[in-house]
Amino acid sequence: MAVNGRQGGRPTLEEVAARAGVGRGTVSRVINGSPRVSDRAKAAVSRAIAELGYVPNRAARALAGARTDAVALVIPETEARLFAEPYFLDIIRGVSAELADADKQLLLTLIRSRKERQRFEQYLAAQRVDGVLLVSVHADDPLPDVVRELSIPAVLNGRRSESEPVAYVDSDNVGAGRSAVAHLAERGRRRIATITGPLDMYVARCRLDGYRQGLAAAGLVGDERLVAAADFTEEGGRRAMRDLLERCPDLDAVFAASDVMAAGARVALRETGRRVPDDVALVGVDDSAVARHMDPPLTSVRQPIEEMGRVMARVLLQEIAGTEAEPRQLVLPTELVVRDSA
Amino acid sequence: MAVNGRQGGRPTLEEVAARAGVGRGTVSRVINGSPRVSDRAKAAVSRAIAELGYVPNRAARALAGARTDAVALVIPETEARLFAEPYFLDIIRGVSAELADADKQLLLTLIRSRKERQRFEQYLAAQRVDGVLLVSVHADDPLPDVVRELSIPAVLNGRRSESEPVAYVDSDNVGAGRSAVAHLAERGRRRIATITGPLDMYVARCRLDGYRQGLAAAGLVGDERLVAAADFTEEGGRRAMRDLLERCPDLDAVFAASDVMAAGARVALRETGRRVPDDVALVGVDDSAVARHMDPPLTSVRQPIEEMGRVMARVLLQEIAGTEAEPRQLVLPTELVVRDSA
DNA sequence: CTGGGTAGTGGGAGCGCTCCCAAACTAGCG
DNA sequence: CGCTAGTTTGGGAGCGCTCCCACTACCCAG
Repeated sequence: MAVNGRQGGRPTLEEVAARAGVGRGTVSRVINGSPRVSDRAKAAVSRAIAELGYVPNRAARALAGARTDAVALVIPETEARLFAEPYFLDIIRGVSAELADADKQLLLTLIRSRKERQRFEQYLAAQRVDGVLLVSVHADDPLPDVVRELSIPAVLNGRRSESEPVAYVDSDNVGAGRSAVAHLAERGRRRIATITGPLDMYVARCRLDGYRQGLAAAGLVGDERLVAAADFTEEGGRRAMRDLLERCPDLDAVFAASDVMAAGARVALRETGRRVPDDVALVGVDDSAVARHMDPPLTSVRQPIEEMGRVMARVLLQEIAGTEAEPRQLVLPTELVVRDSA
Repeated sequence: MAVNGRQGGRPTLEEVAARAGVGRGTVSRVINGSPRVSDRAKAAVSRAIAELGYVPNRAARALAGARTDAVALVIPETEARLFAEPYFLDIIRGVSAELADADKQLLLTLIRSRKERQRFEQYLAAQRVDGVLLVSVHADDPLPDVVRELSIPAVLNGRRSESEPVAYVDSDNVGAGRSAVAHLAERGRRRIATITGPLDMYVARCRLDGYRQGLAAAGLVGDERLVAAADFTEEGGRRAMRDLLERCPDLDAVFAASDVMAAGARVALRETGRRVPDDVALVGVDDSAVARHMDPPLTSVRQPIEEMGRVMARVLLQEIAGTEAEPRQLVLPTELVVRDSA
């Protein structure tokens, strides 16, 4: 038994028009919310639509109009393993919520190889999406430029440099470093080290800047030996922590630029018999599940990840619509979540 | 400067045909890999495609043919919070990899409200996807049946009951419980408790069954007081653990049906002064990040999550193609990962 | 040499929409 | 009461593809 309509075929716009006793154009206008329709016609069409259970065929729409009602969210897979993974899920959640409200499709694209990257670029060239959301782009990633050259609206999560030309939504990474250090200094820590992310990523450089600003604000002198670069992985955090302890056995606090690295640092601290927070205080970034489950639970700087997803989607939708009310480049605030590690 | 073609317009199949000196039909045949094309024509068309940088317009394809080359992955949002979240990311990863190989789109749909659910059903009715992947369906979820009624190919992750009619890919949850208990018994534990998931979920009942089978296999007598139901959340695990300790202070091991619940149990154990594993051994399920970061690191039963994603996608693609070589209902093995908690 | 294949091909007829132009109506004004 | 200006409407012309039918070559058996 077909749900409705004859022979299982979905009703078409033409059938709606026939039933409402109007022309195709009028039905189309009603569906697309054009103001140039009389109330009488609008009512008749609405009723016909309801009676027939009509749902517009998107393929036909995409072909006739020049839009697809779909947006791609692109995640370079190399990053996916590095970052705390729930990050992406939260971004997705935010994006999805916002797109659902606008009745747009979310197309998820993980790119993990040259081949897939190429395929995706082809895909873009084929005008298959109305816009693109790019997550965790490296400083040397050409993808945003490719997208721009095709003049497809795009919004980044994070930026590649201070003077990012493409629209982006970022969190206040400098502020994150600053507030972490401020907190540590407040608790009387004086020899505060940091474990950074890979310094070819702008986000990592920002957090390091914040760290330095925090030291300055607290009247502490910087010491380059207290800075160790890692790569956002747990193993990297562990190695960096070992190096730091070797170079500066007197350090009494560490600001790790991610929870995952903090977890690695925690291991190294335990291996060398340091207690947290008694001997060394520890602060991370992300406020992820890892932070809550560490022993002791990790003090961490929270980023509004889901919110970033929402905002990204909103900005993108505006770029697509051509109504750029909101600014195209946004930095969202972060917030220190104090637990037992510092 | 346009990338290629005149006036920035993407080249069409018609233009390819003109350039290759053949008809539209022939080009279409080449693109779709029909065998009924001479090598000469094939070569000419291939060259023309390369020269023009032609990429087929999917909307036109979808409209003309009756397929979309897109597959929806549906995640009911209520679950997203409960399950260890990286789970979904791993599923997505597997699905995405497999779909990319088949050059299909992945459409991600989070459903978090009645409204969104309804919208999605409409969407399905509009024949907007070739198939559907459903993750973490509750026993009473009607969605799989809706999909089947629309005769859209579908594959579930997990099943709703023993006699699931829809195609599914599941992991061996009974085996998971069994091997966890076997391990505990092997280490000399005698009073083994379990914290289950919500028993209206088949996965939870399976793990409980496995637990019972494990006890029997080890020659231990079951004791219903050693069974506490929870809901896959940390807080639930904690509460369940407290109840268990109150009822049976003499228990010496716990099998928690998820890592997250194990983490909750861990808290309750610490609160009551129990050491892990000395006083109480603990085993979880999922082998998630949480497990690795617990103190002590949690012994856990690993499910091949990404692999499940891959297999789901593969089965779905076969259902779509109509070539059902592989069985439609698969159960993948699990594996015990021994750490320090048991 | 003929008839009956069989590979290979071209192109008409749509798929269901949006765009847009011209027709049909309305109202307002001199 | 005719004329202009504005509003509302119908429907033709595509969008770029696939499907499929008809047609041409060519081959082989009779």
